[in-house]
Amino acid sequence: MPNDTIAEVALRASLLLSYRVPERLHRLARVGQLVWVPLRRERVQGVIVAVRPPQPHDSRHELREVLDLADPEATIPSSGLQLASWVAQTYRAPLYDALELLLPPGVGQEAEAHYRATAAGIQATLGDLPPRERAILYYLRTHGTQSERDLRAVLRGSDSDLRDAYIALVERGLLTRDMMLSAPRVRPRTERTVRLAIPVEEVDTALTTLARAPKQAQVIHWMLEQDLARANMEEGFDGAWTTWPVDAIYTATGTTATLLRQLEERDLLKIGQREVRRDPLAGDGVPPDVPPPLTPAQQRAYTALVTALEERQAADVFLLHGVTGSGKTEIYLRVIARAMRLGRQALVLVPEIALTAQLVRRFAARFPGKIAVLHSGLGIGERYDEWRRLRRGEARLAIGSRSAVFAPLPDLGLIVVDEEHEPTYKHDAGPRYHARDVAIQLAHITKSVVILGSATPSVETYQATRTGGYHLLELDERVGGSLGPDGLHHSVALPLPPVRLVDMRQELQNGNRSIFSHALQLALTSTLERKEQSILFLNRRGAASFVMCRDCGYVAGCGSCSNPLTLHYDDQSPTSSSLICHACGRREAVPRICPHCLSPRIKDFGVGTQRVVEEVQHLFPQARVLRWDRDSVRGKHGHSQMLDTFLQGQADVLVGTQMIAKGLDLPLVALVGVIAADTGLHMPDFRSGERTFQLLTQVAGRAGRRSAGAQVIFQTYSPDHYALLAAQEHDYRVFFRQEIAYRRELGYPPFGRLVRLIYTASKPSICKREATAVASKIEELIEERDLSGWSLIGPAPAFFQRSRGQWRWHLILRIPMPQAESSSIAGFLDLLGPLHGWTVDVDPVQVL
DNA sequence: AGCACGCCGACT
DNA sequence: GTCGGCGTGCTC
Repeated sequence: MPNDTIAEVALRASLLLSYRVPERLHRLARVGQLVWVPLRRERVQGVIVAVRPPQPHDSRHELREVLDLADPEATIPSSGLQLASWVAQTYRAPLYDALELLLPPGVGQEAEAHYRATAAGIQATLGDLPPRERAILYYLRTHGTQSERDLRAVLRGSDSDLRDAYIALVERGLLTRDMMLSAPRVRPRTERTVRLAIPVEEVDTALTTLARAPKQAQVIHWMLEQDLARANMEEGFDGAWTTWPVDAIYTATGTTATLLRQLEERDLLKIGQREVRRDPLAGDGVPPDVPPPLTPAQQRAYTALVTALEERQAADVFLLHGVTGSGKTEIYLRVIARAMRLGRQALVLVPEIALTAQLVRRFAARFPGKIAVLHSGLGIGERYDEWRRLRRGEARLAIGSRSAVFAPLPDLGLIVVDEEHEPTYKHDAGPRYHARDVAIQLAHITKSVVILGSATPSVETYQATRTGGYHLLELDERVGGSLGPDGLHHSVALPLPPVRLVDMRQELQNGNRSIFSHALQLALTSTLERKEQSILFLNRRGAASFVMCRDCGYVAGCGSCSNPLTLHYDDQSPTSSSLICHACGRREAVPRICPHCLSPRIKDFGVGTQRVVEEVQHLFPQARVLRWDRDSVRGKHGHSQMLDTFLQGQADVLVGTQMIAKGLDLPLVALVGVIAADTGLHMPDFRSGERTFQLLTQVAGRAGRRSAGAQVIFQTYSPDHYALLAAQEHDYRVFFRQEIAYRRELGYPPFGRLVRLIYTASKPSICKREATAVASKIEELIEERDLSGWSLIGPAPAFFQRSRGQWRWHLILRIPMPQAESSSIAGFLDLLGPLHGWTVDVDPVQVL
């Protein structure tokens, strides 16, 4: 075996195994290639991470062979391999799981067990078998070979019971079990096409042969006419006939497939196939737009970014800190245009595409035909096509949610992370990566420029502009673009709207028990009178927060979660209502009497968006109210319909949850009211102050985006909290100074890194036992290795202690910054050994 | 002695 | 992740 090559292949579950590469695959089996390999009795996918000549120690055991390449398109470039290994190390995920993020959508496949009845099985007497085995055998007799997944869908019983039954049947010789591949989930979409196959000079002869076939002649005539028309318009005919999708011919000429086939037999037509793209933006028809002039502040930021882009010495990270409405998007657009002129591709990450449709449309308008959109809302086929357009370099701009950071961009030069502070950038399953941090790492690998954009940057990012080498670009003023009397665009600075804090304790003392303070009622009245729009913001869906018995204090809770149930009105029949668990979706009837003490004095407390709507309708019967939350948005286009309704002035008051806080450009809003500004402020999470400040600043920023005179009201029970006071002044720096002092004092990010370990089990006692055991092991290790400054919080039940019947306990490991490199964290966790049943979250975004 | 169950380590 | 080996502990 001197000619042999050995491939190191990364497989599921942290396996890194060596396989021989057979002769026929030598040329194709490169590093980064997705391959099929044998693993015990299975056939599984893996990624080649190294190719090397054989070494003496290989011969100690017989190496098995790489079976085949999976999709040859599924090759991860070297930059991708570097990125994947960084993700695997930083977030402590198996390498293969990180590599999978970089594969084309839909290629990851597993061979699945398939069962078939044997000849003996077909003849066997069903009555002799236990019921479950009887059902399985009967089904397979009547339906032939079935996959385990298909069987699971039609048969009753738990997976393990079914498994036992299959094994028993196979042992009895009544079934066979084979590992087979399910059909690949995606492939390029193709359409059938037709093209004339007649040389130009023979057209007349050809037509005469069709004298007795009028329908066929009609088709040929139609196609000829179209090409003639085209030739006239384009001044000259290049001799190539147009290739038509068959559908176009069917609709235009009313012909059929049979007729086209007859024409092909006469060699007058050529029927073919071509790949077509599934276009997620199809039907959105956006007119190309004209870039507005930049303000001096925008111009300064633009110049700094472009300079970095042109130098391309190393990665450069910029924080573009611009108040809401200061024109950050226009800067992105300009810098992207420049990157494209330099032959580079750009990547734009946005928090959530559904809520950012407006932004995507602006990009599509500026760069028609050059965009690829990537997010989880796309069909897998659409995603696959977009992926391929980027990989081939056809699309020059990728825009998408967090997973788009792994898109194939061979010419990457610029990355934009819009609203970089958004928690949605953190992935919450598999490798728990933070897309913003991955983007920065990707920039280091590809020497790209990164723009982190936000009106309310995360504390970590802002601190990095002071001590971490990020460049800070600031836009302190709103752009109020307006058309001057000379018909030209003028940029006028707009003031940020004044914010009033209303102390709700005071309101109660003054005898106002309404959910609206006096000030908010007045403001709503005058805004409605002026025919302007208002937004009322409340971070809770439903009607009321919970239902409680006034006599014994019983609170209706979810049977499988630790949440109280929330009261919801039924949207179809407003008089009826039910209780819903916001964690698991369980729905229950509203109790008439307390199930605990049988008192009838059981009623709802607190407010939700539905109650706010009800209240507005009660106080202002003439107002048109629109509710925008997860319950009122239906379907794929729900968000944009909602937005259009409001933008077209078909509603006066918009009541919504945080969905409406995020980056929407609502030009006519003159009043923003926050019903309860302190929701979430007192959560046991080190980011609760930051969250509250960000949310309030963003919500306040929805007001007065085109004209002065707008106002904002925060209703609160904590009017002295620094997060509220800073949001009131729209003053990020004031907030930052206080927040950073608190973080420094407690050693929280950015002064330390956190690793959160979560254990989930069906019983709290198991959680406690396991959490306590791991905690003492960690304490021992910290002491033993003399890791000064390392500390452990917990073991303790998580804030959301119980969810869907599962209990959760957690530990939080806090590591002081200079020592907190990913390698030392990984090293420490390795010492702990395998953490079975634990979820490890490095750099958690929230710890609830 | 015979068997169920759960833990542990290997998988190339 | 999944499988098989092996030890523990319970039952016949």
